[in-house]
Amino acid sequence: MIRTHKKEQYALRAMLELAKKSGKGPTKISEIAAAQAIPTRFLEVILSQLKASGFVDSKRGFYGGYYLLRSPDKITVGDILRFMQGDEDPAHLVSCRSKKECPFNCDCAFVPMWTKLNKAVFKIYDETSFQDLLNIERMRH
Amino acid sequence: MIRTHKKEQYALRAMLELAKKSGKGPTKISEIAAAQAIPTRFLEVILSQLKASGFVDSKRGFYGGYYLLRSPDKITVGDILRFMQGDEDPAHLVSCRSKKECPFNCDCAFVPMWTKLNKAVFKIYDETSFQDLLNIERMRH
DNA sequence: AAATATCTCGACTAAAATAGTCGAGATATC
DNA sequence: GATATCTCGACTATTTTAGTCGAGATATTT
Repeated sequence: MIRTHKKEQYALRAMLELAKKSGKGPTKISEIAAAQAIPTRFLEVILSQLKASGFVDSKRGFYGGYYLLRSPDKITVGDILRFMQGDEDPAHLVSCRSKKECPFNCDCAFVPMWTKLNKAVFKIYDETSFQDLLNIERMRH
Repeated sequence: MIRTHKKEQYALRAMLELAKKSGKGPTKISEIAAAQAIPTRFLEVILSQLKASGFVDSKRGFYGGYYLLRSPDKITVGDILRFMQGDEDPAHLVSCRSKKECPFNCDCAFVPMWTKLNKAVFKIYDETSFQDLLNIERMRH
């Protein structure tokens, strides 16, 4: 009913992998792909998109790869998902995407519910930093 | 990123329409379709699916149509969405749908977040009855 | 009983979104 | 200069969602 796309999950997992290597220089796409079970060439697309977010940067050549531009506690899941979703109206992320499409001009009995939902969902996303995720992973293993 | 499908929205809107007519005998598919701007033949499919939920029933013939089997305050959005989504694992509605698909066997750092998300989302769905929606609509007009 | 209105059922098609691939070029290091 | 890596844009494949259709069953009216 409601689900995240693979592309978004790959983006999150790639960021987690970069968070793990944070401060250790660039990580190659191929390494990230292997570690996180992501199709390499698809990951190329995703990471090069993510550069525009300002959270990661890259370097070419022999010791090239991707790396974070901020520490993992300064980047949240919300940051990444908001960015990955691009140009859609950020006020209508869950349903009733645009007034044009909606036969009721987004003015129906369901609107308050969708609004609440959006807030609840993004509250959770925004409260989850990649440092939090790293901590969870460390606690488990 | 996260959004409900049209089919689910149609199902909710159809239920809202039936809630409006609750206690007034069956409502025809064509009427519901017109009132809620839903393609008629698609709505046929949706309503006949919804019969299996136990919340609505139907009658054929001249005075036929669909009607609710409970009062609108006894049916929630959660009831309908949970049903419409069918056979998927209800514990993994948002992400990491099945352990088979997940390369990490649904045991990764993100799981707690997805779990929280599910709970938050369904809390809202389950707290919204069709009576609530009717009340909202009446307040507005 | 015949005519008509409505739901019913399953298969079918169309459209859109997502997922993934590819080749050739740019840049950095050895 | 050779090699490893990211870069860019276009391309294709796959899956999911959305929507349609015709023929049959049932209920009401006349």
